[in-house]
Amino acid sequence: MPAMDKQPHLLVVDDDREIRTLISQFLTKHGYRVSSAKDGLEMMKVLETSRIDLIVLDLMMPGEDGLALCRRLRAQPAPLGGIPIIMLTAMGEETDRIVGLEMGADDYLAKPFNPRELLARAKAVLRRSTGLPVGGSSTGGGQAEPANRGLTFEGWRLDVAKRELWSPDNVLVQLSAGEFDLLVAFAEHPQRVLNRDQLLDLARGRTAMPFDRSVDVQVSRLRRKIEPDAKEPTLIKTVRSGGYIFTPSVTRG
Amino acid sequence: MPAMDKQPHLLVVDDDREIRTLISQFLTKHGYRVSSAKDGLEMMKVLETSRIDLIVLDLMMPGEDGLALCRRLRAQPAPLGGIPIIMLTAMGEETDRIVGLEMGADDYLAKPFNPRELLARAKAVLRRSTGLPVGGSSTGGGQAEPANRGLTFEGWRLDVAKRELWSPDNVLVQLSAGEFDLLVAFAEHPQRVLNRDQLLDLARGRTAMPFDRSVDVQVSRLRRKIEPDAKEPTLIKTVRSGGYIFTPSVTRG
DNA sequence: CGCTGGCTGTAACGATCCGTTACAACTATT
DNA sequence: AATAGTTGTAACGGATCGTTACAGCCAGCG
Repeated sequence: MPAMDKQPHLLVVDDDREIRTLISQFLTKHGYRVSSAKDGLEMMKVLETSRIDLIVLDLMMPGEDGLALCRRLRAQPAPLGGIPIIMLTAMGEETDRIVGLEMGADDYLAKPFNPRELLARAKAVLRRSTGLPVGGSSTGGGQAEPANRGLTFEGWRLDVAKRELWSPDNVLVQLSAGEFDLLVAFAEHPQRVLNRDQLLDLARGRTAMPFDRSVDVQVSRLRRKIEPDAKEPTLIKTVRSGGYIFTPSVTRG
Repeated sequence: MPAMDKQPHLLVVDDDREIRTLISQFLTKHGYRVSSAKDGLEMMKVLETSRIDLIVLDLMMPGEDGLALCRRLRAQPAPLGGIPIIMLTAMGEETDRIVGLEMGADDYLAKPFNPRELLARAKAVLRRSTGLPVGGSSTGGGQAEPANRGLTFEGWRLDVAKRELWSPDNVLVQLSAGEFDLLVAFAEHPQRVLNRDQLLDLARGRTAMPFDRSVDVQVSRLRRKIEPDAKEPTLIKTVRSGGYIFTPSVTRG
């Protein structure tokens, strides 16, 4: 198998539960992994613990509407700010489109819409964002995002672009691809308990099977390389029946 | 033309009224003067009465399409023939892009596109066209292509036009055609994981067969020529189960 | 025509990585 | 202390990757 594309993880944000499940089921049936959220709060919650590839966002919502959410998202640093967005608009509103696109959405769709249409747009946007944009990412617009450069914690430096980890005494530490992805997942969500499902999603883009212990083993291997004393972990702590927590405070750049 | 402190005047040519007004309003909102035309006839009318700085031209149009218009424009004498053109193409048409650029377009953009992207391209093209002495560059002779100039990274210089690679200590490195194309693919998409399908598509224009390992071998051969230590790659890193990533930051020109 | 040399795809082998399993150690509850 | 649930890690084996070897292809040339 050359490169098994892990199926993209979409997030549907709509206040109408019916529409939400309708879209979710349809997209799931077509091979995507789908989460959903009923408002901005839920959306942020999901975004904080899952690696989302595309957001389908309703424009009109009570409370903070899609436009505001879109704007807020785009203001976020690299991992979040770059997520492609398809905006769902009430039909016929020409200005919606303009404003929506201006806000940084990658595409829009007028309600009511044909699900197949959504599927096609999603495919197109994903293709552009992960496939072959000429310069940078689809919406990131300009050049290399400085926020993507690296993460530092407790003297360690994690260069995400170069996929390198430098120890406090400036030694390049060899990590396997899996160990590196896991550490990035941790460092991008510090000081919060992450369960095994979330870690698997963030680091591998897959969901856990029953009796899946792979995270534990990978954590063990990672600890051996970055913990001063693997018997007494200080960076990655175990939370019994909860998962793991990355304790240092992390700064970007 | 001396420096113009006036707002640049753009011309949008598209048969779809909706798209036309969408683009026009967006560009207007960002400080440009915008005219629009629904076909070649209208376009010519505008060109005869306004000094247009940049044309945004749809490729697919009923009647005389964008390609033909582009060719005809380029054949015009100095004032008209030199106007920069950004071509809008239906997405996914790799050949459109090539043909479009070959026809003398200065840049292209795949539909559906993010207006911000168009804005960025427009700015870039305008900067180039007003910065350089416009002169009487002929159609094919104009280099125009943004990526054609060259790419530099970590002291290396990749001259795409001459198909030459110069090492940091200014030695011409011999690459085979395949190695060169692969390196260009990498350098045009730095700091992002590219899987084998994408690399094959970008460098060879074909899709992967099952058990296709040709990319691996080509990467290996390329590493031997550009990595200081092929055992410890720093430029082209492997991402297990993901593909490869080109780590340096690349600058054009 | 065949010979030659360069390029590229495929096969094969060894090395590394990682998911799984098994079991020991640990924790909380009774 | 006994028990059940949870976690850490060694070990095994399948999957993935780097590299070499080799064969097919093509262009140039005699």
